Amino acid sequence: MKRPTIADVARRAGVSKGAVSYALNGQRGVSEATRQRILAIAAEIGFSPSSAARALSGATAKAVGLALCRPARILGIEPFFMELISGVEAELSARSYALTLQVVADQDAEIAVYRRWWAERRVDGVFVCDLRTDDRRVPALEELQLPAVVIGGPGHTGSLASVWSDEAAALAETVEYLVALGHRRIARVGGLPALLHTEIRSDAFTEVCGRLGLDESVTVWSDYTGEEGARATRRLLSSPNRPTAVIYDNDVMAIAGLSVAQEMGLQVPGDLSIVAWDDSPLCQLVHPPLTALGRDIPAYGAHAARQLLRVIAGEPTGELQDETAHLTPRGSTAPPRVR
Amino acid sequence: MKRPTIADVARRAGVSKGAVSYALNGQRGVSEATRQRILAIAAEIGFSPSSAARALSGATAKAVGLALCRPARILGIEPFFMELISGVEAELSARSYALTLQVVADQDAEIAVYRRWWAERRVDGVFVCDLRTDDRRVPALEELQLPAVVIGGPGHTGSLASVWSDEAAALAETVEYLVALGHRRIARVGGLPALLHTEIRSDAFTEVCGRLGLDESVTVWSDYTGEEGARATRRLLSSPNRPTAVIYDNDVMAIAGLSVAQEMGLQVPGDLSIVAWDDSPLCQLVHPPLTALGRDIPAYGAHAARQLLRVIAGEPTGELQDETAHLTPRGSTAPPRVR
DNA sequence: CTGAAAGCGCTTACAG
DNA sequence: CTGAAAGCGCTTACAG
Repeated sequence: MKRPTIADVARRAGVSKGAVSYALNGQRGVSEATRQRILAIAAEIGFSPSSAARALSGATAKAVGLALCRPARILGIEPFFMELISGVEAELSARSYALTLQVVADQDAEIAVYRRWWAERRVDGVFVCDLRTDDRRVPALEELQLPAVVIGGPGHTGSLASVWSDEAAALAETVEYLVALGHRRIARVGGLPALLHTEIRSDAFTEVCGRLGLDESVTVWSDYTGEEGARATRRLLSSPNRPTAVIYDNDVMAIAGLSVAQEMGLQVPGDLSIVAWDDSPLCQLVHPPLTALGRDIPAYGAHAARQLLRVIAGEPTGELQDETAHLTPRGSTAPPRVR
Repeated sequence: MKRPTIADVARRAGVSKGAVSYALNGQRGVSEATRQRILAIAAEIGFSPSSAARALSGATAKAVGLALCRPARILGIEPFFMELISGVEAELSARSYALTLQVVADQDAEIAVYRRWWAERRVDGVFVCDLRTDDRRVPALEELQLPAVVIGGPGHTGSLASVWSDEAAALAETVEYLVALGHRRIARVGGLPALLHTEIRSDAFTEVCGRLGLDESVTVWSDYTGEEGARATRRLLSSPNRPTAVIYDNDVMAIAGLSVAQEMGLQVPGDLSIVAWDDSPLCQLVHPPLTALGRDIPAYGAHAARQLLRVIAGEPTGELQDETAHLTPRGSTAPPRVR
């Protein structure tokens, strides 16, 4: 099957190729009647302009890129990324933008991918995930002047646009809720410490525990996997003064923690309350269902996409604050049983 | 920052643009010494050929497409797709191919995306997931002559290449294992019945149950979500002659089923044995850990990618059989307790 | 409102 | 082995 070109449409419509181009791109230069006739013919013969030709003649590539820097086993198990991607995608495809995905091994590889995408003119802009406190990707993108939106923050984004959510506030709300239930010994199983949002949560945890006088609070580090979450939980629950409540930095670790508690003969929530950070459907699959901090991740992705298209269009942008995660109490939290 | 072009490299190297092109593409027409010099200069000034210009001059787009037709909540919760994508991606990026992702609402939208990608010359080929028994995408792709690899089968793939795994054999192995443990009343919670692989599993289940004389076996349908898996489980466990073992078509439903059993006061595996089809890390997070049917999904994706690149290169291909899922017994299966 | 033409940055026969 | 040139299919000033 031969692909139709703009010349085919022009011939059928009895106009020049330029006129077809104007009609398709909504530019002035053709009468409304002609425009409608051209659009009808294009639809009829199944014409879409070659993305290559369009990109080459100075227009945009109509594609944006997302590089993911996590190993397969973690990417797969966390619903976060797939939900984010589906939100990003919904917004992009509504504007006829394609999403190019690449999995990378580390920050250097990711920067190399950005350079290549830029040199190849393959994408008009990129999303940056998993922001670190001292992130080399930010200056690299600034240097390339490749439009970008950082998914994360606040701060540490240089001159790049960003979308972020107030994790410090969400964490404080959670701790205050647990304290209101009567908990005093609260532990937190944190994610990868090199990530900015982990640091933000840690600082907030320290701050709120200090403010409320919870001097037995403790944070242990993990890597978001179930195995590490289970190990961290075993360590916490084996200590002489074990916590009565644990906050986990993702849902997978929380589920692993629940399992460990049950295996050690502890009642949840009687002996131990559990809060999961990401509220995915997984949290409602287990028994008891997990109290969780959640927000609309597909919407977050859609907002990031809208922000990126704005940057690409040269419109003024900045840091966009998204909704703060809210706590949904379920069966895994209760007042601590007196011992 | 100005993007370097092939002319910049040619000028620096003191050769023609043609020579640079030959050198970069590994074609004959330049001496080895010149080729090395050209490659060094290209690397030095950060030159990568414009993907648009390359695609326009008849070469390939160096991109392939994957359209996903599942709602966000299901995409997110199933590790399968993200693992598949990461395997696909690993193979593609090793050959400098980009992956274009699009989420679509239904089969018609998916076919429209294929037509557009084809007309735009945006991709050199596509992956087809979630094959149906009477799939309209197959004839549509044949008509477009767009290179494609179906991830699924066997059969129903028309003239398209495919990769598949023997699900019937895996199911039979599972049922035989449960029977060997002493189970006679075995139920199955199936996925969406419109999908070919669900039908293959169902036919195999009927066949093996007939062969082994399990006349109380039953299949109920679900949609892969935890809620539906839980509902199906409640129905099964409330029946007078409840099954002593249940096979779930995915891990999420199996976990939901485990939770329902526990909530109904049944011991797993004493009162009920549970087998999950996809063996993701989730299966090991719960208590007891789930006996599961698993295989290497990233490798499956990598094989599909290799197959697609082969089709694009015009090499002979066909149906490629991948490894059969194998059963990993864990704590959720045991001989049925005598009642 | 329309047509003719240059140009985007490559690839690839073609002639030397 | 190398150079000059056509051509891929668009977009966009420019002249009418």
